[in-house]
Amino acid sequence: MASTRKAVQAKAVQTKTVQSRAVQPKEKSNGKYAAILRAAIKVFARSGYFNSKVADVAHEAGVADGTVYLYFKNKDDILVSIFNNEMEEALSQGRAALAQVADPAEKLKRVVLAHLERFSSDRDLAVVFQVELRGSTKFMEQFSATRVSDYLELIRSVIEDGQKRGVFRQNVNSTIAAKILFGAVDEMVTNWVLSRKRYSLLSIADIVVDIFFNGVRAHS
Amino acid sequence: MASTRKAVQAKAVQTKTVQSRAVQPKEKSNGKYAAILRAAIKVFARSGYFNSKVADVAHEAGVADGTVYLYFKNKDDILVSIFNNEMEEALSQGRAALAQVADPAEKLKRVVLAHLERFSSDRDLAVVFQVELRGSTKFMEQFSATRVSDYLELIRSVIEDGQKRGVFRQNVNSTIAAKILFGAVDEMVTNWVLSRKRYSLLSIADIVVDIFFNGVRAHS
Amino acid sequence: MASTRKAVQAKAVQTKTVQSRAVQPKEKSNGKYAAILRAAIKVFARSGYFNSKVADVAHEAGVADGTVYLYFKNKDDILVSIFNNEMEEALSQGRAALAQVADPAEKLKRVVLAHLERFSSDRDLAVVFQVELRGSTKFMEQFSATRVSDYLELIRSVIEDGQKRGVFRQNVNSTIAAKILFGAVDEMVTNWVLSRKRYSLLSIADIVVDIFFNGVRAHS
Amino acid sequence: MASTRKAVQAKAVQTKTVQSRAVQPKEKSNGKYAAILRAAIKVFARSGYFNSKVADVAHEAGVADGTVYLYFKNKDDILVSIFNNEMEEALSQGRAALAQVADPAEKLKRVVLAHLERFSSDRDLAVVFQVELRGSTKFMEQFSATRVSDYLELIRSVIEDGQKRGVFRQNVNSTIAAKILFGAVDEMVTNWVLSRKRYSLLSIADIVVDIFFNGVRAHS
DNA sequence: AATGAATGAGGGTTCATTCAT
DNA sequence: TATGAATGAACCCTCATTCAT
Repeated sequence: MASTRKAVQAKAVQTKTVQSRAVQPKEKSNGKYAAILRAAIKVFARSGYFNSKVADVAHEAGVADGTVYLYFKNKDDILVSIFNNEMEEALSQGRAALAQVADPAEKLKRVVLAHLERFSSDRDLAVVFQVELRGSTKFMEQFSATRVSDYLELIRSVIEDGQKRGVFRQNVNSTIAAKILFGAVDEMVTNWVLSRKRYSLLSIADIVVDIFFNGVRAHS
Repeated sequence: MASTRKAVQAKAVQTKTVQSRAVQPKEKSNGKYAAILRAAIKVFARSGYFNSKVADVAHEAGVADGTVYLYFKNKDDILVSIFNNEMEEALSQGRAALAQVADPAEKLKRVVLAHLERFSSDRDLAVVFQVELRGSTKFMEQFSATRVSDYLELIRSVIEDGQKRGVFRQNVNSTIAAKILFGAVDEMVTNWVLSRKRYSLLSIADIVVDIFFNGVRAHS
Repeated sequence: MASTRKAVQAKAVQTKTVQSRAVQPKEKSNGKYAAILRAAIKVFARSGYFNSKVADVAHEAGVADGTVYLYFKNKDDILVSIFNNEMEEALSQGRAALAQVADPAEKLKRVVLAHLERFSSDRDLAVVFQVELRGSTKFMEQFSATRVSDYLELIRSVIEDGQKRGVFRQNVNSTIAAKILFGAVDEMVTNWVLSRKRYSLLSIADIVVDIFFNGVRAHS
Repeated sequence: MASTRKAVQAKAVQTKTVQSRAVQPKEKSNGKYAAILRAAIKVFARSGYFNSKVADVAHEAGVADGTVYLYFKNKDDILVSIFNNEMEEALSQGRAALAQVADPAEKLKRVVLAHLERFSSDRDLAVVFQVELRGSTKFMEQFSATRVSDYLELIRSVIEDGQKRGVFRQNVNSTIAAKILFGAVDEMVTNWVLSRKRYSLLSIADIVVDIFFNGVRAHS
């Protein structure tokens, strides 16, 4: 255990040295900030947010309990930071990805794929997003009102664009359609997270998009 | 001590069985068990499960703190009971409703409508289901593995039936399709719960079903 | 240790039974309220307020940690309560005592004597009053503005009365004179508390009063 | 570790000795030792000793947290140093002042005046002396046994001298008389510190001395 | 069955102190 | 000397649960 700690610390120190710590003493670029965030995702995923102790996170990150409070205001702030950081990255990556294609249908496909890929490659993160972040109206309202709205709007605007281009039906409410797609994808992730079976999350993307595009009704 | 607990549990079970709650689902008229359950939904919706004290629930129900433990094993058991009771009722009502119509499309429409109606008429219950019950992997896994599976299976079997009858496309995975519909409806409720605006949840049913059936793609 | 506790608890229970607990569930008459207060005086006197843990007080009182919070809002409230209760009693006893004599000089003598007697018979209380209650501007301002003012006013009014009767000089500011007497007596107690020697505090009363009345100047 | 500590202490002592603080008692111009001391008085007066953080003091002094420990053994040591330095200065100044007059009555007057002047010109210092330094038996006993004793003895010896010269009554205990005078003056300062009103502390000197000399009794 | 006073384990957070630079 | 990031021990208070009545 002691050796693990030393190793982690050594890594942190290296990072710190490289990054000219004085400039951003409490910023994300600092090794410990990221280390605590990663540790928190792991610990929260394992034990749940409310059952996790700050001490657990600190231990997992290889820092002292008090160090957590040099980088985060309080326990809540850790959870909020996980959300904000990931959403920020997801949104910017998502926007960049969308810029590469023109077809609205293809754009939606990429959004769905990126969404599933992100969580598929980090189950702990998925658990935190699908479960831990949902358990509090306080969090939910806050998130729902900001980043999630941005995400939904991103999808909605693609749909709207598709409607203008004649790719999508005019007579569907783009806002609700966006929620439906999000809800569908979200449920895929939740199911995947909670399932004992370890199936491929990515392989579901096509199916979801297919149904969202074409519906389930048979055409005579 | 352990024996005491067991005794209490046995008692609680008997009480529950005897009272046939389904008859008067929201009234405290059928005893303190129901009163505590209703109080808990109200209190949990207001303050969140983790922030609510058992004493708050007891006060809201008009009973002493200790009385809660005559009907429930512990605080968790209250939340679990809310879920189980509501799901049980929802499932049985749902099955009854489905028996009245034959058309799979119409059946799905009714399922969606019933889902939205249930929460639409009880915002507190919606908050508990969409938020409070989601915040714990422990709960989630438990629920996901039982009642939610039954619910998803209900939907899936209707879809499968529709496929056999040629109403729905053969080349869609009925399991995933069921999750998509559930995810979409679930997201509608969550959005409604978290939204400041008080729009009609029911009016969304048709739109959701339309997109699920026909997709968003324009047909040339 | 366990036996001590049991004994204390048994006593508390008896007291409780006698006093019809339902009437004043959290009032002073309750045995535990008084027990905690006594324990706090002892513990605070021994270790100092800031160095004392609530757990120490609870242990000394023979109750659980949490029980303290059934009777006091927080740790501060214990200290404030010690002060208020003692001052209240001191003031009412003092007023009663003063009513028995008419001569202002005799009245002042009795005030001084009562003051010294109170602390003389309870060294722990004296320590708390002379030391622990003084270490915080927050407390000091609060106390100074209320009970201590009452006490000073009590003395001042006696002096004023004495001036009207011609017993005391007209040309002294009664307010300042009152503070001087109080300051003198207060210093006696503080010295006594801090002194290693265990001399009689009461025997000082006459000397203080003598100097206050007659001054130290020699008369030719 | 212990040796490090000793080294630090030795260093601090040297610094103190070299800097001859008496010359510039309130300026930080003579080094960080004095700057930290001044800062501590300000911070302790504002927030109270126990509520003040070492970091606050360091910040106020314009030095890093760790620097404080180059000049003071620990937090307590800061408070003790404030007391010792001020008392040392007060005593030496007091003794010097007394040497200028011969009349014992005049001497006492000057002592009282000097006492009030010192605090009158530095409210923060007054707060620390009247409040912050009193909140701990540990401090109190220590102080009471040393510097305060010296101060009381200074007063007592003047009184005794006055008795020998026939200025003061023979039949008063000079030790107690000294405490009375000190207690009276001390109470004046405390009242002044805690009072919302900003009256002149100096103007009280004459009144106190008058009563101490002549008493309050009217002479027929 | 019902009560509610009592329990006591548990944890987020603070902050005096250290030490590598 | 000086720095300030890091440490980790310490503690107040909450609240789920119990149990004597």
